[in-house]
Amino acid sequence: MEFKSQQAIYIQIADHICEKILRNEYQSDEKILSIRELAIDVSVNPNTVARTYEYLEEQGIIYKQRGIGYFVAKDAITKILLLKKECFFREDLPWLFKNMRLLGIEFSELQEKYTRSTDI
Amino acid sequence: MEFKSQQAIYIQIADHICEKILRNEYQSDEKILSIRELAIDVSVNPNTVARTYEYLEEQGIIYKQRGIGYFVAKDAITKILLLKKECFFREDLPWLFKNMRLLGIEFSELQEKYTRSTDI
Amino acid sequence: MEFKSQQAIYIQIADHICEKILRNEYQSDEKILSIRELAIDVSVNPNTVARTYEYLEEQGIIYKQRGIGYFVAKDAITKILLLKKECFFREDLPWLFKNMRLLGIEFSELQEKYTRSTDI
Amino acid sequence: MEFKSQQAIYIQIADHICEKILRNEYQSDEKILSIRELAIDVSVNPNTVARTYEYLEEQGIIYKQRGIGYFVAKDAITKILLLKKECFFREDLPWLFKNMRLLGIEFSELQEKYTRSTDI
DNA sequence: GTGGTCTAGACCACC
DNA sequence: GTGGTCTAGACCACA
Repeated sequence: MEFKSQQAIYIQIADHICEKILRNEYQSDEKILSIRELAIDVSVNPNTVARTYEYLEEQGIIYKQRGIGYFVAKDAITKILLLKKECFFREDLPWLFKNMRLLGIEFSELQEKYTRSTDI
Repeated sequence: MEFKSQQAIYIQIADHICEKILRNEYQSDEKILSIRELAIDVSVNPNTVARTYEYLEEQGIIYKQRGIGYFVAKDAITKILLLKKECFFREDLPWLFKNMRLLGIEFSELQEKYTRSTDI
Repeated sequence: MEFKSQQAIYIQIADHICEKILRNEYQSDEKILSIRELAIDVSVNPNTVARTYEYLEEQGIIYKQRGIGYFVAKDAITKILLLKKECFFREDLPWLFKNMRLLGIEFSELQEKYTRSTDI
Repeated sequence: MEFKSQQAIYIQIADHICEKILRNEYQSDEKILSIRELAIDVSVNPNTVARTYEYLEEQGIIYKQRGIGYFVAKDAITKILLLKKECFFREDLPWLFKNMRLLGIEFSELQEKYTRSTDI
């Protein structure tokens, strides 16, 4: 796994897990990798993964069972969508539109790029 | 001037100056506020503004004259647009599209929000 | 470490590090002293070393890993040589030759001094 | 007149005057431009030229007559040569040689550049 | 532990 | 007046 330097690694790992959940690669109540396993998997310090799990747990996306591990919450997808959409419409979109106007980018240009982009 | 806590203040000041230039509130070769003046103006430490100016100078957006002050570079607008557009199309847009698909947001919804938004 | 008063300390520290790299005292991807360690080592304020590292990072000579430290870039030697040679041939040498002619110094005199000098 | 940003303008002006003297464009006891004239000539603040003249006077290269102006000292050429040569052999050459060895530049390369350079 | 940022205040060279 | 540099010390996020 490659990390951008501009964003905290623990956040990037969290996003990665959220995307997996959204793509149904994890089922509800499915056990996810242990902190140590994931740490080795993505080559970071276990503390960093612990931080990720703590962060996801705060948001109710995963839950832990002491001595066993971390599990995907039942309504994880709902919660992720709620959180991300809220942020998307409140922060990301206004910022996007402001930049478009400042940079003189037409909406039609956006549409063209969108239809052409197929990577998910 | 209000600052968000998530981003470095010196960057926010730099962005603010760039936006002013893009809006033609500064002419080419026009002298901008001195470090101390701007520091008082936005209520930060002069060192912080110095960091902003140093940062903008690196990018060729402003230049300095010894003992006189900082000035807007001739092709400042061009440079800002180049930098911001490059980042916009390389990073911001792909990220936007990826999120839209993950969150199940239709493009038509985007268009609606755009036409309704008028803040610049 | 002794500093000349005429040049910024953070630049002198940077030059010192570059020379170490050129002399192969540092390997590629080797971790260099932390900001605080080097600050104590050369008896300056940590901020000054931070400035040095930031300066070297801009030039691609070192890179950083969040929360871990700074490391020597893979092609650090190449980059240093490129930067220094470019400056040497573009600025230093013409200035040298101009001065020699102005001061009436023969090239043979230069050669004699060179062969006699052994300090590196 | 064009100025490099890296060196103080008053020093660059002083060097320029010294070179003129070395090229015999000024005679002994010849009056040089007044502070205001030269300031207009090279487009700088008169204070800066005043600083230049003060600097040259300290070194005995020019002298002033109150109310009349500044004049080239009798032994100006001798003094300039003395100062510059001393600096050249004590500071510039050792620094040059050190850099050559660090950068792996052969002396023969220097010789070639020298014979080819004809600009004075 | 690491680096990043900010403040406060100082001194300097330069214009 | 201008910017440049340095110190001291603080707080923060991150690994």
